[in-house]
Amino acid sequence: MSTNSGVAQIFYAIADLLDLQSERFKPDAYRRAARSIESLGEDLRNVAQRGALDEIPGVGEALHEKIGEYLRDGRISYYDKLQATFPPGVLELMRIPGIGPKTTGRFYLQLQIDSPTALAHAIDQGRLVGLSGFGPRKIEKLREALRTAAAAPPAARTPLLTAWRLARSVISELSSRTPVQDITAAGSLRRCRESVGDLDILATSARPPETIAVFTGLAGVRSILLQGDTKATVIHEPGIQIDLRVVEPASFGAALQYFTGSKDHNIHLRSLARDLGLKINEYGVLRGEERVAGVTEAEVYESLGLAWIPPEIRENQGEIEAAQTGHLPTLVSVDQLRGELHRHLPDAPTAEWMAALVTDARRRGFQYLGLVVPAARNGDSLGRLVPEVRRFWSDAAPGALRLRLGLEVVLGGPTDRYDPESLFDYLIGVPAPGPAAQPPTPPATRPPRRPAFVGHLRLGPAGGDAPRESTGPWIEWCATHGVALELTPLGIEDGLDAAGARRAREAGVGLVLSGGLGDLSELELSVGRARRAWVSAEGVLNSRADGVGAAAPKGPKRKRPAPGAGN
DNA sequence: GCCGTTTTCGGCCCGACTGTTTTCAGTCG
Repeated sequence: MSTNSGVAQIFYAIADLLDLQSERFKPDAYRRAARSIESLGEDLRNVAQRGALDEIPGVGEALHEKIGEYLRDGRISYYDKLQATFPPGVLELMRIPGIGPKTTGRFYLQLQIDSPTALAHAIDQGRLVGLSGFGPRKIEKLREALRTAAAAPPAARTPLLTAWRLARSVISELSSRTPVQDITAAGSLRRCRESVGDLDILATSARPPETIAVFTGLAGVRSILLQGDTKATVIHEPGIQIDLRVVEPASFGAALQYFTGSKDHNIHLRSLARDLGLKINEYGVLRGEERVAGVTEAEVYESLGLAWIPPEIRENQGEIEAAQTGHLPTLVSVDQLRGELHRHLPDAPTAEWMAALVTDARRRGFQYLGLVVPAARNGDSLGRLVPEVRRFWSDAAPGALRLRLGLEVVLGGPTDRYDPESLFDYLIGVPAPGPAAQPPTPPATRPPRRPAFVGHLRLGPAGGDAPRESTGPWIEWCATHGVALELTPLGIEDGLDAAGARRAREAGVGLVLSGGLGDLSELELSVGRARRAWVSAEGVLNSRADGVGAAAPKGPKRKRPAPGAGN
């Protein structure tokens, strides 16, 4: 676990414990700070070294001190003290869906119930009967929730790519089977976080109840948690929670803004609104009774005197101030990509495969497509493959679309001696096999050509956050050698995550945005990660007309700017 | 516990849904 997640986890736990003590505002303060720290994109140790802990939104004097203690001692004594006031099972009790701090507190204080197991026993013994606020239905719900929690431990967050594919299929089902007008994913999926807790889908519909009913009846729905006229929540295979909300067209923009978050971004916006005598909710921006905005998101921001803020950077990390002063960055967008540079050739490519790919690439207005093979295929096989690929390519009638051929070489390994000059347009460096891949030291044994970029970094599991100490050496190596780094739909499992992309940008390292194994539409996720990192088209190799090749990527900056600079 | 270009004290986002209520509390996002 990284330092940042370590501190965030403790702050969340402190918040829960304070909730149990019926503290009114501290729990939210701890959670706000925890969320801030999680989305920081920089190691707390670095922040502390720069003396900038106070600049983290939600961290004041007291939390500054506690973070310092954690960095120094690896623990926070305030947390240890709080923990001692409740048996450990009590916190588990509070994590059961439907049981909040109030209920947990009553169970513990009135009935000495101190764990989920103890609660199950109490229900069996009928000890909840007669407790005010606990009728038969509620007791049955508790029993059910305990069973579910025991059977399936709390769902882990879902990696972005998995969530994105599921959202796409649900949206397509609802669009074809119910009278929806607008429908889109909101929440952390729209913000392109590395992992998604649950899916938020937002729609307008001519007949909302019908759309809700089709949704809760979808084939993959495992259970329905709640179902009303305008919203429903289900658990969908393989255990992902999906929320659907149906709103009026007049409120669609306000609802999209509201449900996209982040929470801290929204809280900041609402306090701006209050200062302007306005009120924001999911139905619109209101001045008294009058609705002054709500149809589009842009309108909502405009009513607060702000330019529209791209969803990927709505983290309350300075984007609102940037929008106020007209300093929002122009982020790279999917339609600025001129091509893809890392599309693997299948073992036995066919004319049909090539034709489909060319059609897809042309539809996207691409100017080039980089087809790639690993150098592990020996020279003879490459010698036969390449002419065949070129033949399929011209048969597919690519028009203005140019073919580029890339060769994957293992950095520091024997294959980077291979001379591909005659067959390939560029090299992709990949780390030697192994889990904790490190850049080659000393730097590669003079490859025939410098790789254009480094791909297939495997720094952690999808949806996780990479230990920052494993990303750092790669960014430095790439900065030193003038080599770019890759982002893919898989995130940290196969390239940089958004936090890594941000550090790469700050170090002057170029980025390559790739589509992975799925169809080209999945490029959207690599673009989204780059946008989260405040990257503009200039920092992206495949937004340039030449892509890679003749024009080498810009060399490293001599001095690494302070993190946070250049925003 | 944080925060402030009306504030260093007095605020702290807001609504849907549920189960239990006869007007609401708790939970959730």
